[in-house]
Amino acid sequence: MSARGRPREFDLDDALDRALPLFWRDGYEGASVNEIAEAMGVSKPSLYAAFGDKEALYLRALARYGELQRARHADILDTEPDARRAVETFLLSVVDAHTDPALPGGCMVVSGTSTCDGRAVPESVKQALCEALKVGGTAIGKRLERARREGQLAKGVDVTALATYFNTLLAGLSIQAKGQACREVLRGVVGAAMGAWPTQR
Amino acid sequence: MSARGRPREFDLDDALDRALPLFWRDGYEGASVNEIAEAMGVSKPSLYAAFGDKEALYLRALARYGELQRARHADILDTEPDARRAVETFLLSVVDAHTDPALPGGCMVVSGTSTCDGRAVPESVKQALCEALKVGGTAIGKRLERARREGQLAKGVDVTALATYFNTLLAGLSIQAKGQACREVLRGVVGAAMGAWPTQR
DNA sequence: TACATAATATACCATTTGGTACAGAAATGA
DNA sequence: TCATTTCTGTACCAAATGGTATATTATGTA
Repeated sequence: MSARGRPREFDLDDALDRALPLFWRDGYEGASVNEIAEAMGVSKPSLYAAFGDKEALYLRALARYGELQRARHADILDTEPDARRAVETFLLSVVDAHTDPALPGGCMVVSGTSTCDGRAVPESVKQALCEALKVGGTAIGKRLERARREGQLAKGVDVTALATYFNTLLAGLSIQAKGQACREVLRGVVGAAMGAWPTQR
Repeated sequence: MSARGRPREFDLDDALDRALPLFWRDGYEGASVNEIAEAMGVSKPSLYAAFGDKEALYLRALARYGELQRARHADILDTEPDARRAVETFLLSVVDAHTDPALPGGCMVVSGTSTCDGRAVPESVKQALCEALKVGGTAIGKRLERARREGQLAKGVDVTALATYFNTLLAGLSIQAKGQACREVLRGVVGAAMGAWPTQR
């Protein structure tokens, strides 16, 4: 029942996890297949046999990145019962991730979006990035709708606009993290940003 | 009194203005010297003789970009007497620029910062981008300090944090513009973001 | 006119890019 | 055992990268 020919000598998911930080840090064009293969500890033909081409590899790495982010931040929004605190804690959690010295700085999606107009960037990558750029906003939007149902937000509040606002702020925080802003400063930004939470009146 | 040898057959500033949108759209690594020379209508050796190398050319283009942005948006902050309206109008003006179909999308500095970790990006470029990333914040910060002097902001307000907040939002708006967000949506984001303006009490 | 200076165009350089041809090696099924 | 299948490493490909050697052309100065 196992595969027919010679078995692969490396783990696919493991290899993907080694490719991820390179795409994360350097973007689609900036990360070269040679260095990725080296980071994987795998020869280039093996890489191509396993993943297809650079485009497919990037898309898988991007999907993997999404999983990791969801695993790290998703339940914060759901767990905290107070909506405002939930959003603020979520933003602070992302700030911590963006400034984690053990990770490439900032958000892979935000960094990738900045260079998705490049000549060598396939259309599929561009579209995937544009889609991924919205997931934070939809996650926050769902939490805001729940808050409105639970009476924590006034009925007149434009939930979509507010969610897009927070998502836009997240993108800005990623850029600031890339631009060497330190964690405390970004925490202060989150504090100021929460001032935009609609007042209950 | 004129130059000694054969005169240059193209205008330096004009050539720079033709290089600018390429660096703006594709970043330092993404824009190739070949296509820049072609856009300039100039042979590559002439380009190198005039500007030195890619690094020097990018730094000049970045400085030129700064001039253009200042010329386009700077006096908005000073002209409008009401500080809150001044900042909001400023943000909206930048949104218009980021979504101007006649220009590359977003902000050159923000886009450049996303890729400044690339191997081929010189340290000088990285530093210049990190510096340039702050200018919006300092401009807003000065306006906020004036507002506090004029009693439009409470004395207790952390002006620096608030300015950094608005600057972070600007970076996020640039990313959203690159990610195909339309102008109306970004205007809505600005509206929501202004909710963070400190209440006078 | 002649020299020095500087810009020009062609043609080239080494290096790196994404991607692959090919031959050998390791597994399964018969 | 033997053929089939599939992975692995070496060595390579054409194209593009940033940058330049060289020879020529156009100017100002003497």
